[in-house]
Amino acid sequence: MDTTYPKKEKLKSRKLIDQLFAQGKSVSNYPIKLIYLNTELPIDVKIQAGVAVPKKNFKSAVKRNRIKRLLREAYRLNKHLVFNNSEAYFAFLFLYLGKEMPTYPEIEKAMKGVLAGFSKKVDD
RNA sequence: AAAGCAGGCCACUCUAUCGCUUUAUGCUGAACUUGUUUUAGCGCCUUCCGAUUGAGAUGGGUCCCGAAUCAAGUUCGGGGUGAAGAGGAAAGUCCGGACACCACAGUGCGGCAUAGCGGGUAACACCCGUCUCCCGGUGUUACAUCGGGACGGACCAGUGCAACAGAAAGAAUGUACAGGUUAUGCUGUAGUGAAACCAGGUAAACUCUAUGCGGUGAAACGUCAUGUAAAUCGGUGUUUGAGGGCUGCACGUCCGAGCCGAAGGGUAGGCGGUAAGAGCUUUUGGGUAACUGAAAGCCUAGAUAAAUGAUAGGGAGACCCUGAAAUUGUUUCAGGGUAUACAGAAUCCGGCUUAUGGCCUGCUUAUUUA
RNA sequence: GGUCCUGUGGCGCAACUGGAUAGCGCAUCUGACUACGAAUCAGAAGGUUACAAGUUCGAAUCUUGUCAGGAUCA
Repeated sequence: MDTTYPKKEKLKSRKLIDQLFAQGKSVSNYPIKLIYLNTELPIDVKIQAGVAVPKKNFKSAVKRNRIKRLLREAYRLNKHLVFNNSEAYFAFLFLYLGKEMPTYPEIEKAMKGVLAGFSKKVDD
């Protein structure tokens, strides 16, 4: 089972992110919201994913970093849920919408829910 | 033991599993030429002898896969293995520099900053020493000593300001009483007020003096790549000089055929700059000190929607609760709970300021126990 | 990463070459008017001038430092 999250699988293009916010669809499972878009990627990987935490909810850079790391960790350990069965190419962006500091079990539960919701929508 | 002041130090640690970023996987030769390469030296890793350091000995390793290429030991990508990976404030962006470009940086006005004296420094608004003044403690007649603080030049250059009160806050000399005088002028006291002890006070009022400052900032700058529209409309200009050279204005000087606006089209990526530096540690010379000369050793983050992490378990420390012992406070032991302060590099340094957990040292204060 | 601006009752604003009691409108509360409400009239409450320190006889105003909010730059 692939549990890596190398540089190539990170969403980095500013252009793609703008496009994602403009045209992307979303699945929500509080406190995580996933924005996704079926599109062409510059590098030959199936999914590029990024994470974001609004500065408005968390002023401290340390707390924002902590939440982003938790989100990345949860995605890394659970990405096999969507990686195998999808054939198209996707760009992902995970948003943290809560206003309280989360714990890892909360994040992992929400991440699994969000990924399951995504698989269901794509299959339909 | 507590409080206050001053100074210094540290920034939880270990194990297991999974993961992120950077970097290394070598250098110099000889032979052999299309094959499968062979071999020497140096370096690095590992093994052995040895109580340890050092010296020494011996064998092994210095990789694997794919692509480019005629082919490889070259280049690129992937894997494996090894190494390194946030701070004392990385923060605020308040000062000072390095560095880059603008004409190697011009003139005048304007503007800004600093402000006892001396020193340190690349430089500073920083640091050190010292004088003066202020505050506190101790002794005490003045004064001495200890600790702390100070945006600490100039109102006989000019202009302005001073509410209320007061006769008067200026080119003013009032009122009452006393003294004095032929009389006035004059002298003293009183009341108002922060100031009326006069050619006074006030410059964190304008200003003056001295000194310093060219501007813009890594989104600087260089380079490679991708892509469209060298198109359309309006205005203006080509020696009668538009516009620009990133300064608020003027001058001077240089470049000079385009420039401005409308609507619209495209890109928004890579590399360098950029990690060896006013660097760190130790020893030693100079200096009251800040600081600095010399020698030896060391290499110490480089991300870019932004790495340095996640989970589990133990240990140390802190706080809270319960119980036991001595018991005035309190201390010690055992068990349980909470689960780590402030905070995340973004071109790099020197400071300042602010946030914050703990430990140590010195001084002062009043109290308790022995 | 850089640069600039603003903080005054619940809200929107005054007072700014320092001068004593910080003012105005809306909103709030109480009373009057009305059968009741609105409007109107009368009255009241509400401020550490964002916070801290300094200069001064005296600070919302001047100086310095914090905190918060906002704007802007390829």
